[in-house]
This record gives sequence, structure tokens and C-alpha cells, in this order.
Amino acid sequence: MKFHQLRYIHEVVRQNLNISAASEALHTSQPGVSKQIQLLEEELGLQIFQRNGKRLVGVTEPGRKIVELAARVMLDMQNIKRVGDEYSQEDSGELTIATTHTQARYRLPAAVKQFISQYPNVKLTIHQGNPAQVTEQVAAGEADIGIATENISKDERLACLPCYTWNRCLVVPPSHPLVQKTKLTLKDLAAYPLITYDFAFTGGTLVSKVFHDAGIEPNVVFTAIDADVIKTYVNLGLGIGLIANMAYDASRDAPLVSLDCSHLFPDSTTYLGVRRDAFLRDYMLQFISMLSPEHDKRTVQRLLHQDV
Amino acid sequence: MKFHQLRYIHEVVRQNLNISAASEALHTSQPGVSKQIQLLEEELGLQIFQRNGKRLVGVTEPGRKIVELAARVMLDMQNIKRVGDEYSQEDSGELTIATTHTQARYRLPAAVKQFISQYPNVKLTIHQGNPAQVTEQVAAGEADIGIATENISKDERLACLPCYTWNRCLVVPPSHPLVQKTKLTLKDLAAYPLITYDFAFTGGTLVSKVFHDAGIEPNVVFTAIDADVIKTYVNLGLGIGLIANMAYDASRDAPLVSLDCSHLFPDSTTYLGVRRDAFLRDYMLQFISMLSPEHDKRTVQRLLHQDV
DNA sequence: CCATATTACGGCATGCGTAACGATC
DNA sequence: GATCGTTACGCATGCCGTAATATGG
Repeated sequence: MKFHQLRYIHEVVRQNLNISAASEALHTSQPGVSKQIQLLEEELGLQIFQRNGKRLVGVTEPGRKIVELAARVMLDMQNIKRVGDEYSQEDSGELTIATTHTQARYRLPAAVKQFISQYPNVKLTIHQGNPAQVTEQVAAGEADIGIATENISKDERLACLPCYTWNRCLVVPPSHPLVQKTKLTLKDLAAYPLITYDFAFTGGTLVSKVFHDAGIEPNVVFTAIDADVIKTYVNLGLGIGLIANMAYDASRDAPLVSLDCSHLFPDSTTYLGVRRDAFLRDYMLQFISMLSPEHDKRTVQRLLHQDV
Repeated sequence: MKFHQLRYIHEVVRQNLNISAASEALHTSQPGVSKQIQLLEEELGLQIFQRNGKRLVGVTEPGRKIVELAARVMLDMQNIKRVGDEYSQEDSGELTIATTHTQARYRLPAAVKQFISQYPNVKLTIHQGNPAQVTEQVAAGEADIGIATENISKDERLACLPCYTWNRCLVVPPSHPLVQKTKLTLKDLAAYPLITYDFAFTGGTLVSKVFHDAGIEPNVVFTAIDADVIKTYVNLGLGIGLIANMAYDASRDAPLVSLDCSHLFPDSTTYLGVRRDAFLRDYMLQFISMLSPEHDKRTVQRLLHQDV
């Protein structure tokens, strides 16, 4: 059993059972991949892939287990390489972060700026997606760190860390009647057309629960993935916007006005997650500290169940 | 990075940093091992082993991490092979059980007999050791299943299953005055020279705690690893023996008499443990069912956190 | 007919074993 | 001086890539 063979089957599955695509992604030849897969199957004495003639049409049941184990082996190989890099080329490497739009746009920039100036030789990549995708990418080892509010902390494969809490605010045009109110109520929000995050993408489920529990039905006319889109439509006078409070910046978002809503909704907590069995480069820990300064490197390591 | 390089460093560590011994254990040449280790170190850009001239004298800090990861990779490779075997050669393979003397002698025989008749092509090996060793062997992947009363259920790396509970009995010569007593007390036990298990090897710590809590000091004249030794000395009239109740068999152990002590001590539970991330062959699950019939195969798989 | 997988084959890298050397205790 | 690790070298294995072939949609 060779290491490449595991990489091959892994990539073939990733590429929807297309050996040609896999061979390209692996920068090698089609026949090579085909051959090695056959050799592996022969060695194990079973079919990993279901074939229809010469076409791969599925993964057999034992094949699924093998692919899963292969992924773990590859992760560990990567971990070993990282240990090597950590002790030889301290400050270079890669860092891939998976996160949602809101975090990427409003919360990460400060930490990212600090990070790239301190670690200019680390190639930083940000993958954007919904919370489920973020979780999946970290779990699959495609991202080192995942940051999201929903979902991520529930996956067994990840070790998570509460990162910070936030709440919501309402953005309205300056002339809006609600600006006169001293303290907003849920009824106030329900009295106007509401624009907020797509429910699947953010803490929306929490928001909807609060309304539901109060027996109030908000008039949601429109949902969007990100606060910028929401603000645009609020500016057009299509409704009032309910967004994360960190997504409002008075100077940048003028003439829109923000009205605090934190008394209406419980705080949401944004979590940061890493794969439990991943080896974390020092700069990864540093990035986490930059993002949530209240956790220093040692604390992070402890909380994430790293060794000593 | 090649698989055998990982096997090489793993084995070298196992052999106390002796490359010659490792090469022999691996059925290959000394220079080959030496060379591959150097290549790996070169590829990773660091020293795995501390050298004093040409002598290996230790493992560097990054080396420890790498060795650990290497062990995991090898375990997963083994898992992959097992998946292969499971689906191709259903009923042959190996089963290594680590357990204590008491279990091996008095509890396993029935299950083992049933097992080898049903799976004649499975090579069954029993490693005997104290509870700490049992735990370690399973955790290191050197044994598939560990069975012990103490210790084993506390290791994070293992998934455990309560297997059965047991208590203790007193064995005495037929002429002993205690035979007349209808119900024994701790004081009765303390009144005579006591022979029992070595404290480190069994539920002895629990026994000593019971005495201590009652403010009674037993007169332990002698401790042994196993019940057979204890019974031998009881037969010689050197004292009374406190042993696991399953270690007494009226017909075999005559003329000794057993007196129930289960009202004096809380029940002890014997656990069965497997490595969390091990792939379990079907016959391993069957063995577990044979050992504790109240758990059927599905239950076992669920309890041990195997996938559906 | 095009896309895709398998077979065939030759060149090249690499791992292995034997033998010799060097170092450590 | 005995044990142990490293270096040197030749052989064999096996992987890779190109070209050719077969098969499925």
C-alpha cells in the first residue's frame, strides 16, 4: 500500500469518480492513477469503486470506509509535514480560513491586517461559505480554522472556542419614524417591512425564534446573505434592516442610522473551530489570539485540547 | 515521505533507539533503516533523533510529535487492511486480547473456546499484564481488545463497555472456624491472616478502601497476582484467601470452602476496551458478544461509537 | 464521435542488500 | 574489541509518462 494510492482514490472521489479530472488535479497521468487504483484494489482484495464496464459509477461500501481512512491518513501526513515546517521554517507556510461573509467582512479585517504584516511569508486564503460549509471544510481538512456563529460548535470532529459575542441593530434611513423611539420593541420591528439575513446563513433561526416566542409575526420582505446588500436596499427605502451590530459603521454607512436592538435578542456567540486532530502551526495560534485577544496562545492550545 | 520511513522511526523508538534491533524486527537491513531515517529527516528539515556522534541517544521534541503521528498513520493503514480482509476473507485474521490473569483464567475460557471453534482461521493471541499494561497495549494498537477491571475505562483513547460485574468470596480450609459463621463481617476477615491480590494488579484498591473506611486494619500477610497462588497458600494453612468469586469452583478447588463476601464490598465492574479509532473486524464484535451475551453485535457497535 | 478507462512499453528514479568504514562504549 | 551507525556501490523493482487500445454515453 502506497501513499499515492490513497491520495489517488481520495481525489477520484472528490472529483465525482472522474479519474481524468483527478489525474489532472494531481498533476499526473491518467493511466498512472488508473493503474495504482487497480493495484490497491488488488492488494486489498476488493473493489473500492463500482464499475459499469470501464466507467466508475459509485463507491462500494468497504470503499467508503477506505476512502474515509485514507483521508485521515493524508491529514496525518500533512500534520507531520507541518511539524517539520514548524521547527525549520518558523514563519512561512499556509493558513486557510473558512468563514461566513459577516465575519470575513466585518470582524476579520483587523486581525488579517495584523497577521499579514507579522507573517508576510504565510499564504493566507479565506474561503467563504455558509456555516455548514465552513464546518465541513474544517472537518475535511480543507481549511485550518473555521469561524461561524451557527452550527460549527456542534460538530464532533471539531474543537471549538467561543470567540466573541455580538448582537443586532436596526438600520433605517435618517428620516424613518423609528428614529424618534427611545427604545425599540419587537412590535416596532414587525410594523415595518423587514430586511435581514437569509435564515439559513446566519443567526436568523435565533431571530425567528424570538419573534415566534413573542407571538409576533415580522414582515420579512427580503433576505440577503450579507449586510451590505441589506443596507443597499434599506437605502432604497424598501424597508428596515436588521443586521449584526458590527456590520454598521456610522461614518461609512451614512446617511443610514443604527438603532440598538440588543435588548430584544439574546447575544449570539461566534465560535472558532479547528479539526481536533490537526497540528496547529504557531502562526495559526497567533492568528487566533489576534482575532480574540482575550485568549492568549497557551489558553487557546489548552482549550483546543492540544498537548501541553 | 514514505510509509516505511514512518514504520522505521516507529520501530526504532519501540526498540529503545536501537537501529540494528529495529532493522531485524522489520526484516530488513540496518543500512536501509538508517538511510531512510536520514532521508525523512532531510525531507522534513529537522532531526527526529538526538545523536551523540553516531549513537541515537534520544528523540527531539518535534520528533516525539512525529513519532506519535506516525503511529496513528500506521494504525490507520492497519485499519484499511482490515477493511480489505473483512470483505474478502471474512473469517480469517488475527485477534489479540490483552487482559489480566483473573479474566484470562476464569472468565475468558468459555468465550475463547466458543470463538476458536467458530473461527478456526483466526489467530488468537492473549497478552497478559496488569491493568495499566492492558490499557497501554490497546491504546498503542498492539492489542485489539483489552479486558480489565481497573484503569482501562479511564483512558481517553479507548472506548469502553461494561462487561460484567463481580464480587469477592473468601476461601478457607473446611475446618476453619469462619465456616460456622452465617454471615461474615469485615472484623471476621481482619481477625485472621489474609491473603489476597497484589494491590496494584486488581480491585485491591477498592478492598483496601472498604477496610479503611470502616476503620479496620486487615492483617494482610501475603499478596499474589492470581487466585491459584492464593488458593495454594490457603491450602497450606497460611491464612484465609480473599479472591474474585468467579475464581472459586467447588469441584476443582475442594477441599477449600468458599464463603460469600458480596455484602461486604461493592460490586466491581470489569470493562472491555477498544481503541476508539480502530476498525473492528466482524469476528471481534462476535467475540465481544460471546464474552458478554447481553450485548449483541449491534449494541456493541453502537456503544463503541462505531458507525451505524 | 467524444470522453473516459485500461493495456503496453520503455526510461528513470529509488529502495534494498552486501560490503566496507567510522565511531562509540 | 565489540557493538552500532553511516557511507559506498550495484542490482532490481516499480513508478511514471507516452502511445495505443477498448469501452461507454
